[in-house]
Amino acid sequence: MKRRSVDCRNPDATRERLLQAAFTEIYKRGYIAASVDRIVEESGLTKGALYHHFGSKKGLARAVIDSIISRSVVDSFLSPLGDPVDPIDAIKTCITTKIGQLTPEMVACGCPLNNLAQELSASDDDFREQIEALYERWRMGLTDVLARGQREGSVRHDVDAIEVATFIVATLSGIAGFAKSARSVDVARRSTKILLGFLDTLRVQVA
Amino acid sequence: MKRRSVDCRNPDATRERLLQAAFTEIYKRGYIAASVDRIVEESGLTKGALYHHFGSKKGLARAVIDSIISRSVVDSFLSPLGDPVDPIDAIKTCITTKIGQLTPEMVACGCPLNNLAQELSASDDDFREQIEALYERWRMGLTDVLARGQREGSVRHDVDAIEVATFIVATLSGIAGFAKSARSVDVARRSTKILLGFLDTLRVQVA
Amino acid sequence: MKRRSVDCRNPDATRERLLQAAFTEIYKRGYIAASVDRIVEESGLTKGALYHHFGSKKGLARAVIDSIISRSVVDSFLSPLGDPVDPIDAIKTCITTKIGQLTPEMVACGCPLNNLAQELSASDDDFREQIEALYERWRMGLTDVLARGQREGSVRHDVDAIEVATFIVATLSGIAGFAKSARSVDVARRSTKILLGFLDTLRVQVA
Amino acid sequence: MKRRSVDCRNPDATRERLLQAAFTEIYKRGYIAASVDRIVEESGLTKGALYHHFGSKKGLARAVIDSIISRSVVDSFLSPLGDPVDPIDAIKTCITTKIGQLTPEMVACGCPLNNLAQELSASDDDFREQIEALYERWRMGLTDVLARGQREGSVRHDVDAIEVATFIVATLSGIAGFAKSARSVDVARRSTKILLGFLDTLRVQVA
DNA sequence: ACCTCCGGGACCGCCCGTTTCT
DNA sequence: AGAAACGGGCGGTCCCGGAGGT
Repeated sequence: MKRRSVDCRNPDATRERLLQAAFTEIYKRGYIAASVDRIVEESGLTKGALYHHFGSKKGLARAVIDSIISRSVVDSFLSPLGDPVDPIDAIKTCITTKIGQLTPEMVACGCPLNNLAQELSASDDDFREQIEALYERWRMGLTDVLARGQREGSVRHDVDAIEVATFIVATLSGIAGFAKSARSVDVARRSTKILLGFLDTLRVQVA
Repeated sequence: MKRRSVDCRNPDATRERLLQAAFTEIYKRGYIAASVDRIVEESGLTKGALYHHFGSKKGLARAVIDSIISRSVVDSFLSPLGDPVDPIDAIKTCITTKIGQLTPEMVACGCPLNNLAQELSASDDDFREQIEALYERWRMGLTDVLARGQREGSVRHDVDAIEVATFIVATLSGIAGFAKSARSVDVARRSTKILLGFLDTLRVQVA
Repeated sequence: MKRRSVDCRNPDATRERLLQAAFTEIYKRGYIAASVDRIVEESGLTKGALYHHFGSKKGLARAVIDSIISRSVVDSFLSPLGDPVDPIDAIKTCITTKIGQLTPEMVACGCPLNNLAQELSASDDDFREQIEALYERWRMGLTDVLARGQREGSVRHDVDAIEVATFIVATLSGIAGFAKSARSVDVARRSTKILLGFLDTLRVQVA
Repeated sequence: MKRRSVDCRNPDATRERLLQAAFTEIYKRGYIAASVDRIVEESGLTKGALYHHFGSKKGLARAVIDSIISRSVVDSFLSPLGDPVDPIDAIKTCITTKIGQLTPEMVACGCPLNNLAQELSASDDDFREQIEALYERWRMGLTDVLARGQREGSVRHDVDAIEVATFIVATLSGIAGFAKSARSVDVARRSTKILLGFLDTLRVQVA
């Protein structure tokens, strides 16, 4: 009969195509406004396949968070922190790298994780806990590297690493959201500059 | 025949009740998930009244932003800045006052303005411009008071007032959003503490 | 625009048309297999009207039971019992009248009340209680008339009126169901003959 | 790879497990509401197995009737009639035995055969004929034993054995259905008592 | 013999907005 | 100004069956 998949009988590829189409649709329209009909159409598959792999729209979205979005957070903000460079520099590099990659389209769509967090945290506890867990990983990554800086003597000891890590994540999310409303890359860059300046105040002052 | 309003033929009261019901519904569920049927039910009125006054769901939501949400921003973050006290202190007072009033329920629901901004900015330009205009007023209020501080000599001249104002608004929004995901008043308070500390670094150092 | 109803803006007629179309569809296919799409199509109306008047498929079906089916039970088996004739004769007349009206189509479709009772009683308590209440009215009607016969001396005192009434209703339902399976009017008539004979054994023997 | 059956490659056991799971699901929900997905899940097997053995949902249900339900009718109502005791007593014993075994759960779910008969007879001729054939066996079993009673002189000759047999089956089905709606074992017992009394009137009166 | 994967369709719910009428 | 009836349509869920593979 009809075979719409490139090569049928390839569950992993099917899953991945659904995930990608779902990510795009959800990113563009938000979770609630996203349509599974559009997702399956975009993916070139059918509702049967979607239901088989993910069980529901919610299951699909959760899988998107767990795979695509999670991976993006790790790649951009956690993996780079492993390098044995100066902690403050490492954090600043993560941020400037990300800011440097911003396109107007990306700014207009905002941060995928923050979008879902704001849309769903208040009304769905399953989503909230999943998102919170991802934020927690991010926060802990920053906390660890700041604590390392304190042990190594490059970061002031009178700051609470956890509080600062939380502040960084919150501020980055806020900047992403604010720049989305303003539809302005420039706003993002200039706000980030302030954040980077703040990060420098965390360093131990060398006489 | 039936009269469901306490006092019929009172356009202003009708408008107000619809606005309040709409604000609550939208605050709880977000704009897209909000149902006009539930709004009219909650308000005790009917769709006829709603569409007579606001024309559409979108018109209703825009009126909510223009009246209820706008008023709340002005009352909490703009009016207090008019007092002729030290600018940094004035800003800090706004923030600590707001933080002090936070209940767990409010934290769990987030900032109404930020919620709508994140949900709608990417997909609807009318909403985005309206929300951006409100953010702009907020930002300008902060910019003005910071500039006054610079003229009066209490705020450092090597900072860009607009950039800092933007940063403050973005960070406050980010903290509200992050605390919502974490469902934690404590997270909000501790992140805010960092922000307040940052504000102190803007002061001109005396001796 | 389009006006599909004969005369629009007539809520009672709209309700009635939906009820009739729903009764027919449910009678032919059963509740679960009945399609609301077919019902609205058959009625010439739309889902909006259906949802407005009945709220759900279940609400529609319950309204069908409460109005159409209930009325049919009352008209065929309760109202005639009010006549001040001999109770046993009255009951027998009800039954023979109904049997006489049977067409092959009616036999093939069964008793609307019994159909719903068998399909839904086990899985939905709301339906079950509603159906049971209707059966109870029927049963009580028979019980009352038998008790009157006992007071008047035409019915034996050594029978329990309630038990016999229950037996009659159960047997009539059973005959309707069995004739439906057999698709045979003759089976219905011959089984009914036995029931009528049984009813005669309830009379007080006149020397 | 995965083998979900305890012992794979055992066609008969596979068949039997599917039949049992299907019987349970259909008994609980009715044929149309029964889900083949749930059946395969309950059975611990997969759709591949189901469609291999039965070809379709309908084929599965027909197999359920032919094996499980059919067996239950034969065991409860036909086999016991073979004993060379008094025919009326034999029939009464069948009935009282069955009634004695009734649990509230069984009453609430009704008679499996009657359930399917009422649900499907009107809309599917294949099912109807299959069910009718089973009823016919039951009816013939009763007819035969009544006729034997007439030959042996214990049953009155002025009754039509077939008509009475039909009446008995119809009444038993009706009682089962009625008790299901009423969710009452007591209703079943008391109605049955009337039926048993009626059976006694079929005996030849001994001076 | 059995299983995963997937197709395509139909289901009911509910949506927002308009029309008609009081 | 407001109340109620109603129009179309799209939403996600879930269904049964079959094709390809082990």
